[in-house]
Amino acid sequence: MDKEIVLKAIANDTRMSILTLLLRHNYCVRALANELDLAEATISQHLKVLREAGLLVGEKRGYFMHYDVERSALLELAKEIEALAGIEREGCRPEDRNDCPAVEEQACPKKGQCDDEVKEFCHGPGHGRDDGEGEGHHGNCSCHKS
Amino acid sequence: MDKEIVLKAIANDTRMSILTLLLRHNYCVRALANELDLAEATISQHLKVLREAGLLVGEKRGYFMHYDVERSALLELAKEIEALAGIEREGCRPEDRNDCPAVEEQACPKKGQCDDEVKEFCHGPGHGRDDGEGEGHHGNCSCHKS
DNA sequence: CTTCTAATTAGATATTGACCTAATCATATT
DNA sequence: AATATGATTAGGTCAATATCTAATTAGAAG
Repeated sequence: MDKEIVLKAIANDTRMSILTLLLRHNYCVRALANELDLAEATISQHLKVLREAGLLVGEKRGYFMHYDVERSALLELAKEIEALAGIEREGCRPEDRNDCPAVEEQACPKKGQCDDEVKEFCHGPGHGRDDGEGEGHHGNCSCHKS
Repeated sequence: MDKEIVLKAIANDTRMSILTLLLRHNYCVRALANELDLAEATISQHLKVLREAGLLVGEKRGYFMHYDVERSALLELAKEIEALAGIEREGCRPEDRNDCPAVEEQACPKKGQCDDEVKEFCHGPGHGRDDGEGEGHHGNCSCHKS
C-alpha cells in the first residue's frame, strides 16, 4: 500500500463523501453524481482515484458498476498513522551526522560541544565558525540552545 | 479537528518526512532544509501547513524554533479512519429517497419494485419510465439489478 | 447486428499547491 | 541602538488537481 496515494485519495472532500456514501449503500455513478451535485464524469474520475488507491473495488453488474469499499485498506492506513504517532524521540548523537539536530536540551550528551561537521549540518555551510572557539550560541546546534 | 485539513497536511511526501524527522529529533528549519534539500522558506511553509492542521506546536527558544509533533492529533486521526472503516452497510429503504440506491440484491426489500421517484433518483430525470410497467431492467434502481 | 445506456476517457480550463528568490520580521548579541 | 541571524511572509512560476462538456467504450436488449 502506498500511504501517500491513499492519503491523497481521501484528503479530498468529494472523495471522502463518495467513500462514506459507498460504505452505507450501493450507488450507481449517476446516483452519486445526483447526490453530490457533480457531473458523472467527475464522479468517475474520483472513483478512479479511489480505486487506484486500493480503497474501492468495482464490479460491473448488468448496466451498473457496483463499488465496494475496501475497509481493510482503511484499517491498514489507520494502523500506519497510529504507528507514526508511536515513533519515539531518539537521543542526541552529534557524532552521527544524521542524528545531530536532536532532542531536548537536558538529554543531549554533548551540550555546547558540537564539532564543525555538526554545526554545518545544523546551521548550513558558512554558519559554523572555523575559529575554534566552539562556545556560545553560534557554535551550538539547535538542540543545545535554551 | 478538521479531518480534511489534517489529511491534506500529511498527504504530501515532504510534510510526511518533516513529521517523521520531528518525531525523532529537534530540527531547526535550516537543518530540515538541509536534510530534505529544499529552501528554508519552503520548509517554513510546510511547517505552517502542519501547524495549522494542529499536527505541530512551535515554540521559539533563543534563535531557534522548536517544533513538537502533536502525537495526539495523529492518534485522533487514526481513530477517525478506523471509525470510517467501521461504518456498516444499511438496508435498502426505497421509500426514503435518500436511502434508495442501496445495498446488496439479496438484502433489498423492494427488489424490482422501485417507484418513479426512486427510479429518478437512481437513474436521473428521463430515465425512469412513466408507462407504469415497472418491470425488467430499466425500472430498477441500481441495487436491484444482478 | 444494431441500438441503447452506464461508465469511462479525452480534451480544455480554472484553481490549488509546491517551490524558489527576495524582502521582512523578531529576537539575540555587541 | 546597531547589527546579525533564524524564521516567516510576499510574490512569482510551474505542475498537479478538480471540474466541465463531448466523445468513446463496454455491455445489455431487442
